Amino acid sequence: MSKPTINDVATAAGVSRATASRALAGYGRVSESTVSRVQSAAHKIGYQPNEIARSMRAGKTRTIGLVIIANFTNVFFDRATKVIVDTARDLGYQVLIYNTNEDVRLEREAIETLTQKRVDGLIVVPSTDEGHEHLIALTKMSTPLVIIDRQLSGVSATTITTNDSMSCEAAVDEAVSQGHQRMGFLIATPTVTGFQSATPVLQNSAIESRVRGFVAGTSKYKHVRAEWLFSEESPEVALAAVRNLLDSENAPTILFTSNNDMVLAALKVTGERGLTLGKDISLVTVDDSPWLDAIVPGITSIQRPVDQLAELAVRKLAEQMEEKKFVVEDIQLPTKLITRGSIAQLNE
Amino acid sequence: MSKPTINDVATAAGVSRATASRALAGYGRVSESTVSRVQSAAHKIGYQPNEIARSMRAGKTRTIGLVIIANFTNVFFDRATKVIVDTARDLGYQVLIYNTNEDVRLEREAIETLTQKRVDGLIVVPSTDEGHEHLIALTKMSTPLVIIDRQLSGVSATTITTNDSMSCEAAVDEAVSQGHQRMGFLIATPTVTGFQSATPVLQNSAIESRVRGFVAGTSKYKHVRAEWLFSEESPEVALAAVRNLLDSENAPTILFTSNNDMVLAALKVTGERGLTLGKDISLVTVDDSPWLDAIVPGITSIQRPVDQLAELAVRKLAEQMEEKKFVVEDIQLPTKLITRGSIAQLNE
DNA sequence: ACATTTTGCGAGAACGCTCTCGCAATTTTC
DNA sequence: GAAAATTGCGAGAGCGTTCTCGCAAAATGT
Repeated sequence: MSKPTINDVATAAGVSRATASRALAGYGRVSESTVSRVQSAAHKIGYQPNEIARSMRAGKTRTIGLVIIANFTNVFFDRATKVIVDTARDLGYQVLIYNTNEDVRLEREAIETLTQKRVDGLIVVPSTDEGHEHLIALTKMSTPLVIIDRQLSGVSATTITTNDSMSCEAAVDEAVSQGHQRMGFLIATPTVTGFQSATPVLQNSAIESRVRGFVAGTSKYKHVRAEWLFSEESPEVALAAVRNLLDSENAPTILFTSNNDMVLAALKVTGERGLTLGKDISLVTVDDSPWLDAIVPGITSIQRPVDQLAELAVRKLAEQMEEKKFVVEDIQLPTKLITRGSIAQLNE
Repeated sequence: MSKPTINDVATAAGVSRATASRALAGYGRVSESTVSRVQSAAHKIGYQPNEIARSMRAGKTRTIGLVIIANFTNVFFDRATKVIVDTARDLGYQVLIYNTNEDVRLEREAIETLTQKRVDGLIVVPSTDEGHEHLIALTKMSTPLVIIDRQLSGVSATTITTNDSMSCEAAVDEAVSQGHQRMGFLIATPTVTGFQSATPVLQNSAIESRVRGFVAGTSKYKHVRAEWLFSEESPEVALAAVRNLLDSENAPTILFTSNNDMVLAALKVTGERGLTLGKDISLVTVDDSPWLDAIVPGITSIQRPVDQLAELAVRKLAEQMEEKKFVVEDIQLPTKLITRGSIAQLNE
């Protein structure tokens, strides 16, 4: 009735369990004739090795846990997930995925569940900047861990992030060179759904890095006036915020948005107002996405090396898992400003 | 050194392993005093139950396998993944994810690996229409299985798809009512990377359903001329195909695209040609996406109930896994035509 | 022909857990 | 106060592997 075990293979082949195991795995000493006898017996009865039992015995599961944020439209994480899964497969690992919606409680739950399922290692996109004892606990137990997308103070684990500030500053430079002086920055601040009440500012290092870049850019130019807008990641709130900004007197001539959700909000509102992109209003966003290139005019964006980041995360994790050596690294991958037609030329 | 086991808890609490187990799980007969003693001991030494051992013993893993296609921009599958993961979590299951890139070989590998990891059930997006013995084998072994997005002939498993033809036909009706007579249909046909050489037509039921709807629509009207274009899902090929189509004499006034990749290709080319969407050229696509609504004009699209489909898939699977009863169902969820501004009004 | 090495294979333990069973101690019953 | 029932707990088996160890048979050496 149930799945055949290696015992069934053994009796079918007329050998002991130990011999069957050897014959199939091809390690110790078995005669060629028994090997083929066992193999055909295994094939015949449809034997599928029980990986759970193997994991039990071996103390390893060849499974890694992925704790990530699969929110709405954020291509970055979806793409990262794909690449992580594929790279892991290539390296012989499977991926147990867990979705925290920027919710620390879910993150804690994820870590706990995955730990209990005895994953060999974890790739985590941490949700907020505080309360990461559970991650620290992981490192204490020397569980292989790679943190991606956001830096965490106090957690000594390999961290891979993208250097957003670099390109953000470059984007401001570009805008200035096109004659823009009034700039609006639409920054998404993830709402904390955990215990502490939502604190309004900069929840994670990714956003912080972008803001830092924008600030570095604008502060270089005396005549540039920057308008900051920190908005929850809910569509309605973002929309209202952008409407407000565009309706103010001396409204910005260019908008910088911090992620895909915000650029959608910005686009929606400029559309409502009948503004033509790249002429009446300019736009730059972070995180490249195929549709940014398909529409007219294309939207200038800051491209983060998702694939590279994701693959690197898995490889670094694999190193930790296999060699048991702990080099805590802090890797920052460069970003790139992809110029398309969404920045209007204001110089006469 | 290694993780504490229940034996460690037992000795720390001064009881036997059996009692410790009972105290923690709260089943048999244990005195209250020992329960609290064991609990505090467990907490003190940081005991984390080993789910592998539990799975081994129980013969269940509370893990489901997800075999899906995580290709480029197809929001549908990404969104489905998220909802599946979340729903599974709510029901107490974790998700092992495997990505086949429309590659039957990877699909086979996925099924095998996941079976060996003894997942309790599987949700599968099958890659092509032929060679699905591995899925049939699953049903033979009565492994809980839910197939989503595509129907498969010969596999008797619960299947959940969306009724695309319905809305596709409605979309054609809408186009006709706006005065369109020359229509172009851009159908993506996934390239088969497996053994058999790429056969040029309709690899799966999802696409087939869309084509059927379009055909049903166009054939109702004598004066409507339909131009069909079957293109590989590679960007370059798609682009070239669309260019060809638009450059032909009597080029279509409206394009219908079968998925996100194709609508991007269509947009790109109409952009190159300087055609204004909703005026010089019209466009309708399948699978709704936030950006379709954000740009000007919005792109009319056929919305498939992803969330509903994904959640239903998990629930149906859970039923199978828990009640061990096998009702083979064939569920088709309705789609919806979301009208935005991308269909030009040609009637004077 | 006998001593030694090699070969092939089986017995059995261990991984960490749960659960059945049995037994002593306690409590209840009449 | 003796019989019966109940309670609390430990011993041990088993889930499916792998791997060490030992032993007989075969092959090799002198």
